[in-house]
Amino acid sequence: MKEITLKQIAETLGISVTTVSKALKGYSDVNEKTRQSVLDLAASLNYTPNSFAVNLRTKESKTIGLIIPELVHHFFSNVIKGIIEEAEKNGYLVIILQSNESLELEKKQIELLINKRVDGIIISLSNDANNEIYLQQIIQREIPFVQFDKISKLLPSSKVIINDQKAAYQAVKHLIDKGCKKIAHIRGPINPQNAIDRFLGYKKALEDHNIPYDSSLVYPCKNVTFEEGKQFAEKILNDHKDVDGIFVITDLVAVGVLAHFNEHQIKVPEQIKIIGFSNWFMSQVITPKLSTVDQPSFEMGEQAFKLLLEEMQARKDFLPFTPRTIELETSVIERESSF
Amino acid sequence: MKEITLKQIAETLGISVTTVSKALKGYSDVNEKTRQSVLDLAASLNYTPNSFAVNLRTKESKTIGLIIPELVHHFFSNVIKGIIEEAEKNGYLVIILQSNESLELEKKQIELLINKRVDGIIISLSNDANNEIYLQQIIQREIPFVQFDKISKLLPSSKVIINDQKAAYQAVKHLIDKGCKKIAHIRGPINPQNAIDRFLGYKKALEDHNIPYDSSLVYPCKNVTFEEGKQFAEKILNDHKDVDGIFVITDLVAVGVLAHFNEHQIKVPEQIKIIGFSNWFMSQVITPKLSTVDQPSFEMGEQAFKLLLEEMQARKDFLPFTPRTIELETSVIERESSF
DNA sequence: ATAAATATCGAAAACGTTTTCGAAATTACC
DNA sequence: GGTAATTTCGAAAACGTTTTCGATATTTAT
Repeated sequence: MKEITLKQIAETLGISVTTVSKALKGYSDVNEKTRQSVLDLAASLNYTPNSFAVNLRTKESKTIGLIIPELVHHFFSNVIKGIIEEAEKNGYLVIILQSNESLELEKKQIELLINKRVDGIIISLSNDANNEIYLQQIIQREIPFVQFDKISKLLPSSKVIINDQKAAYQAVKHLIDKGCKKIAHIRGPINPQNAIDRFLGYKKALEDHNIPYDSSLVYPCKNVTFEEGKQFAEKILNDHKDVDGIFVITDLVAVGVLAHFNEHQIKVPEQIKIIGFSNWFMSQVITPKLSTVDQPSFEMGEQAFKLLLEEMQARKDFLPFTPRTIELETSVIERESSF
Repeated sequence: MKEITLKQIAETLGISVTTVSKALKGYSDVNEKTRQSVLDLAASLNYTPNSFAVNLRTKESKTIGLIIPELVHHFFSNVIKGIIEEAEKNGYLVIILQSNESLELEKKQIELLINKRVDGIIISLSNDANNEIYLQQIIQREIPFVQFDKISKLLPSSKVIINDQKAAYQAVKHLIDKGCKKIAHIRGPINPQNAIDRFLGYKKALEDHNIPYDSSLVYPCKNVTFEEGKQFAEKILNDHKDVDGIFVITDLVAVGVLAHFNEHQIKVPEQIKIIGFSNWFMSQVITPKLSTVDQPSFEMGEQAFKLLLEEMQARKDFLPFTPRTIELETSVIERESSF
């Protein structure tokens, strides 16, 4: 059960390791006959190059690292799927780590990946991360690097994002078009850029349609959970009897809101209309079906890898590389919760 | 921006590479003073060993491979989370691949992982896989190997499973206890062991409670989707007017059944009671809330890695290793759909 | 004092591959 | 026939680490 090496093939064939290597890699300076014999023997022995040695020699591992805040999450698992598939097509494997929204872990994991010498890193930041030094380090070390979804604008890297502000604007405009006059917003945590942008889109939509902005109508999530949705639903009902629309940071929370309203016989959409964000699968199976903003998650993953690949290629060829940002389109999906 | 190596440290300190390496690895045959100076310099230079070289030298990569049929899946993403966290605790990283239920891909991916020389492989098989030769190859090559959930019983490896037959039995018994007399079963595809076992559990529960088994009440899924649930719901209503209970292979499909019933004013649970399997998150947020069988997915991931670690350790120490099978407990969760 | 034990170091081999460069052998050309 | 061009090969270095083993130098025991 010994591993097959170039040396063994060379010895049985009575030629040098160099020639064996060249034959396998299709170099032109090896006789057709010897090449055939090498190829045949290699195939019959089921030879595969020792990737540890190849890595050391070529200084690349054909492996990339991916850090996300949470794995069990409809949006993120779709992005992951996009990244993995695109990576596999191009001969790369993907190591996945999840930060659990912890800055500390995120930092450790980046160092882990750097020490593993992955060829590139794709990341969606945890809520509190921004322009941290351990992130800058990735760029200083010239490791190909792409951010997606939850990004730090300050960090000069390639990015794949949606226009959160515009998407939120459209969602709120949709509620306004449906007749809502007093719209609450359950927003994400204070820090992440996309929570901020969605909030700004909400505000702008109100202003553009002559609805006064009222900060007491904005409820910030801490953990962005189903339970928080239920709690805020109750709170909104207590605070403002006349709210007739809610724009929620993400579907998971919106489903919590719906659950509370269902339990307390609040009619959706008659009494209050609701729109979520991200188009989670469950949104189309609950009652009433949840209106939402569709976000191309799988495609986001594909694009993220493609950008990373561009940068990895450029680095290998010692070409200059300028980070690019790709902005993907979103669309409002109207369902029962905002009829 | 050059990489720091042992050689550089050795040269600046005027000592040999050997001593530097020993100092960093805590060998006893290096003077306390020299050790300190090495440690200091290494720290100030931010030295990290080149993992490519370490891999080559130690013949291990501290990386494992994981192959699953589908990433965007509540059960699987929880298992993955369990595996990744447990692996990280023990200094291992995880490469994830998804087979998309394709035998062809699964085969390719296993070869990919073997060529990458991962230290071990964890797999949940695609539906059609069984005792394929490329799976046996893993064992022949003595690569530590654990199967979970969708396993091949014939393959002599460690396994983490639930007792699908028993769990299904309990689910169906629950429906019987609630008064169901004619229970249909939407089962999984023909091949995978757990679909077979759940079917057998269904059959046995009927027999033990003097309900005649009727094969026309069993509907096999092809792709195990939401849409199939809707289609089978319609079919069941057409075929058997008096069905009063349905045991569904998994929650996703059961939610499809519920959706169809909701649209056609079939009262659940009054007219027909439903129980699913796996306790997907969405089951507790739909109307009516879906009864189901809880399956400890995160724990399954943890245990799978622990088993793999056992085997990896044993191999490293040239100890004999006998595969183990861990069976985790399940429990029926009663919700509105079977009141 | 000498012999024996211990402490400290480094040369060298090894892991398996890739690539450069020059040598040898063959062919082509005039 | 001799020279030049082309084919075909392999020695050797390199990637960076780990570990064995022997060589000094130092200390302890007698």
